[in-house]
Amino acid sequence: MSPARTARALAREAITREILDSARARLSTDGAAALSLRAVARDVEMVSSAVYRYFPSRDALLTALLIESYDELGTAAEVADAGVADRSDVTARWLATFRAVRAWCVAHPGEFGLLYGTPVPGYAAPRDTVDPATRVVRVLIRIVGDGYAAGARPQVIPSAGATSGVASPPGTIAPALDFVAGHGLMEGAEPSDPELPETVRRAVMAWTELFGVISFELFGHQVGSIADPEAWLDEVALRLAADLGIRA
Amino acid sequence: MSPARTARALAREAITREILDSARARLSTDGAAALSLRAVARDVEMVSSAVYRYFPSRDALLTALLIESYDELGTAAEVADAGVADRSDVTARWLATFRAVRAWCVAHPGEFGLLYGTPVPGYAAPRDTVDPATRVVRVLIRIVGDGYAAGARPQVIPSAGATSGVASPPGTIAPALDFVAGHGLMEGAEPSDPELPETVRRAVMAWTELFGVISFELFGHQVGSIADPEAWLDEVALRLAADLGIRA
DNA sequence: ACCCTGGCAAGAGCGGTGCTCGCGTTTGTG
DNA sequence: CACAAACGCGAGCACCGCTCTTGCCAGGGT
Repeated sequence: MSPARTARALAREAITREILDSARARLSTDGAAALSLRAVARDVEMVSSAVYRYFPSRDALLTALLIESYDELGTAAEVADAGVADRSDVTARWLATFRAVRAWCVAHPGEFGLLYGTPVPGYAAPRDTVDPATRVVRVLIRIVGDGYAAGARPQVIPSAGATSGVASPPGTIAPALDFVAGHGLMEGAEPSDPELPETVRRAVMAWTELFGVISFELFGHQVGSIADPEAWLDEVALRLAADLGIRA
Repeated sequence: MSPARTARALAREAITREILDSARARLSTDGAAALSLRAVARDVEMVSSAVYRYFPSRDALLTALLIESYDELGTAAEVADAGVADRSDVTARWLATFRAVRAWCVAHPGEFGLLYGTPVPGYAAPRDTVDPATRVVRVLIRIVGDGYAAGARPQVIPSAGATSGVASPPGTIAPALDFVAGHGLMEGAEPSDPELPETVRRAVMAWTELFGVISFELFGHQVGSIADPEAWLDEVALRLAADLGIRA
């Protein structure tokens, strides 16, 4: 049954948890790049070398933090969307998701910096992190898809080459389309479906704007310009929904 | 009337330049947070303590890099906008500005990380940096303002409280409006002008999206989803212009 | 009930960091 | 010409991530 039956395994689990919590606390104060394994060791009252029994390197600890944080954020987005009873009210689902994502990021600025800030030099995130990292945008794609499936349409659909041949070649976001199809998002829609690219492009743009807003807020680019970040995000969410055409 | 007549002052200027260049080169490889004064000292073949004759601290060096980079980026944006001969072709000015900003950021990923990535822990940017930092968004505000002044209008103007009282209170971006008025952007428009808030709000949103796209590209959040970042930015720029209503 | 294997903490050591201080030298100026 | 300011150097302090070796002690096989 439970693989953690012995006292030894139980203690190991508890200490691992303690190390992760201390490391996440350190993220907020020192930043991801300066995450100090020694500082974490002091926090949990162990000698620095002892921590290496639990995480073979600082990079391994970073990876664990990365996956755990991406999962928390993704869960927050999914829970927020699922919490709207009226599934046809895409605007409410949209706003709830935006608010939940911002709320998590504001509550965990250190983790946000790790996820969406400057990459830690010398550290490359392993493949295990890309799936948790896409959970938020998947929620957005689903909401936009539901809205479009219900008949909503963007106000403006830029036609290819509308302005002197500057439109993107069709292959620009092809990998994203394959990803969406491969994950079974937007069931019934095939990669060749002309609706799919528009849905994905709009959702990816909104995803970018969402994290741009949060990034500017948390990284201090709004000081002196945005007085109320929370209200500003609401407004951005609603304007995006209107531009997307999914606003009720 | 060069103030650097003596050989000593000339040498000081040259060495200062050399230090700054080495530091900026290090930004791309090691990241801003790990910028090592000793490492740049080795690059310029000086003893670490000698560098302190030119920059009193690592933070001072960081500030110099910040201001220099913000100014370069701002100049790139201004030059790109000014380079469009037909001033009434706001779409061309818009696209040129977007492309120039991305081009600079892609060419200087280290500096971009310093400007828009995770803040360096323990370092707070002084006031001198906020004016250079706003040069890009000022260009965007001007273009949107020109477009609206010429009669263009957003397709959708969300009316306050259109969706169950979620609209932002009017004071949300009040500081930004004061800033625009104080800098004499959009001449003729007063803070009470109902056109001004819409212009600024749209420009700030576009500014956020622009840096969100670049941030995702440079920080590795597009791997596996966006095949052609350059084409993607073009598309985003044009879609934003269309949503803004300034597209020709 | 024994003993031995393996998880664990401790500590020394290596090379790196920001920064300070005292030294001798070079350079511009009164 | 002599004095003072600016300059480069090297040692040194306290910290960092990480490696390696040493010794302790609990668990499980016989």
